[in-house]
Amino acid sequence: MTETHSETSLRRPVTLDDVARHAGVSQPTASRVLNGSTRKVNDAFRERVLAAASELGYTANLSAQAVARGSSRTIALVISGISDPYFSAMAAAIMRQAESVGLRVSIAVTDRRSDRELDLVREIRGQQPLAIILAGTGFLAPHPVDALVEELRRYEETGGRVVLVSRSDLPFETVAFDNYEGARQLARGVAGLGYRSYLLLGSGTALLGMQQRIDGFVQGLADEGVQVAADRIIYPEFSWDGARRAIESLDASTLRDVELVFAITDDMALGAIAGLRSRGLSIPGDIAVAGFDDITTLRDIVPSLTTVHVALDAVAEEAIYRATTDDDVLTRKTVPAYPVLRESTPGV
Amino acid sequence: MTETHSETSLRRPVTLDDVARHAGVSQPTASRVLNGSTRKVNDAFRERVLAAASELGYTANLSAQAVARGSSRTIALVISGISDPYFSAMAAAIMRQAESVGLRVSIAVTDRRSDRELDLVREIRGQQPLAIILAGTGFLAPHPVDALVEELRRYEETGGRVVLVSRSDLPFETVAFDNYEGARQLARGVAGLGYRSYLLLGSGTALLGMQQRIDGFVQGLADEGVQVAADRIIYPEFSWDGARRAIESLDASTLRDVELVFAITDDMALGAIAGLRSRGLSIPGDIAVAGFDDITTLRDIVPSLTTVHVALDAVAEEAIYRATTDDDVLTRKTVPAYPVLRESTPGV
DNA sequence: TTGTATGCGTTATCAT
DNA sequence: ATGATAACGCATACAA
Repeated sequence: MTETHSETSLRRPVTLDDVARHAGVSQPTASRVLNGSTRKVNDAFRERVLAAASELGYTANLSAQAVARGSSRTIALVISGISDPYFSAMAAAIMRQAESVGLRVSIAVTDRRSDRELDLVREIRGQQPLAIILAGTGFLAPHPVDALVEELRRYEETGGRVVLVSRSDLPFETVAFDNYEGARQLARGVAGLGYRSYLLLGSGTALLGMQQRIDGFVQGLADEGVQVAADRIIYPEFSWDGARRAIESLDASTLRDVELVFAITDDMALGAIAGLRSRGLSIPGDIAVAGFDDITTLRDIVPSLTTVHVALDAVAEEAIYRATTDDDVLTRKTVPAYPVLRESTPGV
Repeated sequence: MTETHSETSLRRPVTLDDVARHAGVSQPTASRVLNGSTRKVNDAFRERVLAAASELGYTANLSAQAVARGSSRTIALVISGISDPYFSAMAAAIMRQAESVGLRVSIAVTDRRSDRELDLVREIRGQQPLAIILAGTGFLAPHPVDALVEELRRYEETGGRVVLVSRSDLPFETVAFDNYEGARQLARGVAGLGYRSYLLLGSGTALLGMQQRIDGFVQGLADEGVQVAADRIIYPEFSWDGARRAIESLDASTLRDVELVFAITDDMALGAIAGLRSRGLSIPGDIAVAGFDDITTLRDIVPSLTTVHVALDAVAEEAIYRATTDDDVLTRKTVPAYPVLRESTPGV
């Protein structure tokens, strides 16, 4: 009674053997009713096993199952971070989708360090998941991918599937947003509001998807007969702070005739807004701003941000589909993205 | 050459046996050099094993290790969601801390449904983690905890540890923020700015920690000689939208003489701001607002929000410590929280 | 120090 | 339909 809690009867977990013995059946029989798929067990036995399991509080040892089966109903998600609202939304969508098809998901965070990503993939391989999903991440420095690719190839050779989401720096299946078309339509939309003079913020780190957003935006403007000079496309560090600093270090004359700033992500758009405000400019009074991603946690931003909405659920669904099907779908699937015009671009 | 990729030589994963054979040693020897703890292997053998492992691309099967060892270096984190910025920050902190002590962490999301929480805990028990951390979650309805408690007790009986973070609705170790003192100091701070007339937004769902924030705030005001009438403390639904609706349905006379609205979370504070703005009030011109949590992703909110900062890293550290130590630390540890005064409460 | 034998909890293959 | 028995990949007690 006076003994501390954790010292009370440290018994080992209840096993299938315990349940079988308690129910007076063989262990394989217990296995069949509790975890087996094809049901072919006498009802009388079945009930006794279930009763015993419930009474003893049995829970299947997932590790043992994985060893015996040679596979686990788990997919591994590798993501750059989970406190970032964009990636956490992506992770949430993938987890939701995975759960709906009865899959567990383990999350690993790279913190945007490529060496860490390699270590993680190596360790994940030891978990023997059904699939590894590498979700969009921009590394701060160009990274050597050879070792990573080799590791992933080895994983594939043993029956695992590798799916890339919103990134395409590796030679594996990718499901991505239609960055080009989304940005193009956005450009058309804002051009239709009368904006003629633009400043574009790309990514200092070379990232294919991000460049597509720039290219698409430029094309969209061209569609509407608007040209954007090369020096009006700048490539700051790929972050909120990078965008802010880029704006702050712009010379006044350049900024003066800019009507709208387009940043390749909402995050950078917000950094740009911070920079513009620190220079005494008001949004959207003095200058309009648009981003890309449509991060939901930005609903409280004033003015509400014009951006491109990406269908995270659709991407997640596609990713899980590819992670679980054996078909070879080598086509690079893109998921639609469409512009959402809000208060930050009221029109001229 | 024309065969599709996944069909090429679907060989099984490389096992310890393969490595041993390839290195010309016994399997236990390979085990000792690759995964064993106490090193007592001949250098010549050691190198051959390492070379073989590297050449074959060996990765330890974590499930098999878990089965053989009877435990895994994994902790399970149960959290209500990961797209919510508050919880994702909490999850990130816990993962970071866990990683720093060489622990894997598996995340399970409850979506604020208590039945799901029970299912998750049951399944997690099958993963045989070192500890289960249930991180702060407010359920939308009072939930029956008996089954959950029993499940967790069973888990403890087999040597597992249960740690609650920022919640205290279950009879287990809790590490929480000092909600009371944090709110109290915040109240003193804003009272010192001259505010005298308050509206407090609590939680419609009974949550101990949230009520402590109300109580602490009231006490802090009392410390400064400010009384708050009972009808100026309302308990809307515990969400952004709940706060917004509560503000919008307030009668104008009540709202007229309110100088500052305090909400028990930043999330609700933002909902309150949305509600106030929809009524044509400006923040902080017409009315000041303060929250609690200091969510980092709110840096782009204008005006910046006065709130109470909680030391997530300290909480995470404490939680991991409790998850990994065998001591019985039954005291309910609280981690400091301190007010941060910003633009949303400039003073009267 | 190294290898042999055994065990971990489960599933799968066989007889029965 | 059910129950022995052999895997699964790894760790460890024990023997050499």
